[in-house]
Amino acid sequence: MASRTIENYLKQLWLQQQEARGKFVPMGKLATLVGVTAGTATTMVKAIADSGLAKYAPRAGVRLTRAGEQLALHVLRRHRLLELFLVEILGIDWSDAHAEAEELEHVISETVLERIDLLLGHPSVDPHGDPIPSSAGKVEAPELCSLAELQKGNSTVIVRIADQSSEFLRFAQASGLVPQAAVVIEHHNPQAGAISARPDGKQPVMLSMAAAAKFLVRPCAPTGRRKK
Amino acid sequence: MASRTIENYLKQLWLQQQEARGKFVPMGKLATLVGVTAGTATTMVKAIADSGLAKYAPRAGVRLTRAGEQLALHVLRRHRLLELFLVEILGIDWSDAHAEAEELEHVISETVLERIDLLLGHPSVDPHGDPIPSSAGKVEAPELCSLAELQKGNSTVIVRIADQSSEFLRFAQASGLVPQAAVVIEHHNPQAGAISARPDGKQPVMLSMAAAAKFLVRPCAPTGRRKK
DNA sequence: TTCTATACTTTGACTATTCAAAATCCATGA
DNA sequence: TCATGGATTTTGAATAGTCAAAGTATAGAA
Repeated sequence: MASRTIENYLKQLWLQQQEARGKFVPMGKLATLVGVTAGTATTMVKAIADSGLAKYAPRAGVRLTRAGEQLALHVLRRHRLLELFLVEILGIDWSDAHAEAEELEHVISETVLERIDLLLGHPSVDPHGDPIPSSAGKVEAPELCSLAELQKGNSTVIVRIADQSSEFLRFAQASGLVPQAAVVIEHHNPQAGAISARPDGKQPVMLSMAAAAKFLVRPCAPTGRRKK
Repeated sequence: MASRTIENYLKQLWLQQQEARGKFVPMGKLATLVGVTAGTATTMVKAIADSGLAKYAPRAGVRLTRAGEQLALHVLRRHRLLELFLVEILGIDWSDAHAEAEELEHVISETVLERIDLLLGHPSVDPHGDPIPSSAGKVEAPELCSLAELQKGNSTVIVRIADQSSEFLRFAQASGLVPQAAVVIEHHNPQAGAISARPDGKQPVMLSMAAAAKFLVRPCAPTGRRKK
């Protein structure tokens, strides 16, 4: 079994590969994601590559092999099921669940995990709307667009939040910008680099384009319009 | 914070000290409990003693300081609450809960632990009847006697099982000798070194004195007798 | 008192993971 | 073509925990 250190490297690698499909992840990037120095990342990656979980190209970066991806997805499954469990069953704060799950994901047994999965009714997404890989290591990754891509007057539903930091999640929750929430774009000013979004039944929220891009929504290009 | 390794040493030390109150725990004993060689135990104990959590007397053994006891009790609280949680909430098998909790006890946060405590209704004993230390690090340790000390015809109630091994627990469960179960001593033969105990509504079970000693009961010396 | 079995301690070595700092590579712009 | 700067790799060293094997202490037996 992979050590918890290696599990972390694999998980971060997988997440990063989603951003830039198929590309090699540069060492510096991986190092900051895992929270170690670049030298450490190089050493570990070489070891991981030796065990067949990744392909390492010096000065180019790393990429997971199929075996590495599978392992990463198992870790991610544990992580996301735990997050949902912590929020739903234990009532842990949404913004803290990520950090808690980060620890638990490396020690939870398969037995306990399947119990949790059962208790939650075999859920397909975690509290941030991120898909939970199946126990066979499959994830469905629907194409989504973000709040930043919508026009004034568009209405949509948030399905996913692409930032796990507790500060951002606290802000999102306080604003009412949570998964399942319906929102309307009230203003859209590309020149100013900001939009204003109004969650159903809440005050409008100002968002920079960078912040807006973290809210993934559906439908992407709404056909049904609604008066603003 | 103490590492998970040190937490394990402290926990085993505390448990062992309960057996022989106040005495120093010999190195060999500690080593087997923790599952390392004697040399390793000596090295670790010296480090633990240096950090003020235990007193180490070369060739005599170790004893926890007050600070060490407190830390040990916090670990034990985590362990026992987790065991109960695994059994009650997740439906994990009684006999497996111990091993699962063994891992989780070192990574669970205070926040999650208090949630679990709340969810379980601030329980006072774990699934084996072992008392759960309070968050302030207090345990009440009632004087109990064992099935081995009772006479033929005595009836009593099992309150605690002093063996965490899953084999023994599986046997106990299969026989009906679980906490809260009422039992009657049907035969008692010190010469043969065995007794026969009948759990309410079950078949009588043969027990060696060693096995019988693992079932702690109340009342100790029943005043109310009952026909056999 | 002396010997010895047994438990305990010491020593040297190994693995996994990490960092800091020095060395190296390489795309870029002059 | 050549010097640079930034990213990357290498190197040397440190920490935590572990084992095997060699050395040591001591309670009893003789």
